Amino acid sequence: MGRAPCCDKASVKKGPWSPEEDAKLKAYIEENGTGGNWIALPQKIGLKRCGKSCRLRWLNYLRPNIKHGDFTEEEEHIICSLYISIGSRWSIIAAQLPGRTDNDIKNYWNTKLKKKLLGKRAPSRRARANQDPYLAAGGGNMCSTSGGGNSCGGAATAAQALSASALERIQLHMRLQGIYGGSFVCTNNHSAAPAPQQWPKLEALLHANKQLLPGSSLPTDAMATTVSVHQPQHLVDQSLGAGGAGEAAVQAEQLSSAAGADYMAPGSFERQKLGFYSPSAEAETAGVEMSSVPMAGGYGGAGFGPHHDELYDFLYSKYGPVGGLAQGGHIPPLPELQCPDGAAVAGADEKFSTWAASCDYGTAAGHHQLQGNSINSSLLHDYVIGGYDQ
DNA sequence: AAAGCGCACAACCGCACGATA
DNA sequence: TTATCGTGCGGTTGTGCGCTT
Repeated sequence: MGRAPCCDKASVKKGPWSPEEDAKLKAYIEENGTGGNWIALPQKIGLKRCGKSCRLRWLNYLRPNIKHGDFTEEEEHIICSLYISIGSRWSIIAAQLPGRTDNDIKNYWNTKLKKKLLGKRAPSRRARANQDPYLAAGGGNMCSTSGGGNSCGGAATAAQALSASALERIQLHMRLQGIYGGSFVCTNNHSAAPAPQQWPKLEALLHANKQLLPGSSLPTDAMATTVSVHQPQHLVDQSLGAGGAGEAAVQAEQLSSAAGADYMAPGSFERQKLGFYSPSAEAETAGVEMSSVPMAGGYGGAGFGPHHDELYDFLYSKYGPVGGLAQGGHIPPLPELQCPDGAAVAGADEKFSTWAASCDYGTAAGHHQLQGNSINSSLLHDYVIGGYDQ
């Protein structure tokens, strides 16, 4: 049963607000408040608008002390830091910037800041309509149809979107490190309190604003990162061994209990999506999962962790099986992954043109790192994307 | 000059969630 | 317990303007 619409769409006006409408709404709210009921408000003041539309207009434009116009550097920094840490939770980010609305910040990010910091051009809507064939086909070989299945289509899209966002955040972090200097390596502790150390710069900010953030705990990637991941039949078969669906199901069951993953029928499954800075317990979980399930293209063995997990999902969703050359894996060019500290090596603009034999999850003195290195062996140089301490 | 394109901003849409009857 | 309602949120779309070809 669908829910009733919030208003009669046929009789409400849509589109830009006129100055008269603005004046009516503003005058009424300033005098009477919203009355706690936005839906009823337009009728009260004789506006042919949906209540939601009134609310949005008030919050984003008419409300007192709304700032419009250019963002300051400090505001940009706060937006970047929070975006790296919590992603597109615009309302939370907006709460840290007095006078700015989530809509404003979202627009600013999408149209300016992202390009400025990541050097990307947001795809135009015309371009979007004629998207990357991989995406247009449902995420490479991830899924070929829409809807229907429990995790096909929408879930694959969601996973891809999340991974793309995750990569964007990796890139942003790398870029910021390049700008601000400092160590690439961040640590995280298992215990929830005190608040785990987060990305450099951000931590101080979060501590400073801790009391302003909603809820008692800081939002982190480790929270709210369960997503559906769809994998094609061949990969699931490959991953779970040659025993076919029956054996795969048994193995999946075992893996499920061992790794906390909720495997579903071959073709799609759900599992814990580990964040960039998962606590070590989650990393251990990832270790079990990753070491137990040989990756397509031959990646396997112990030692993979949440970063690899995240990156692998992204690479897989975009390019299909990813693996080392030795394992016959497909090595995609990744021009968007740019070396952040290029100055440290010859050829300042060196890129991660491959992850072959380089995207790995290493351990040194109890410190786990996801690192990549250049394919140019003469300039072999590790770039640590992130890490955590055990 | 005109069409195409990119950009920025405002507004809309649909979903999730909590409150409540 | 369940259906409904109101609100908040994030993603997406509409639209106008200026620039480029």
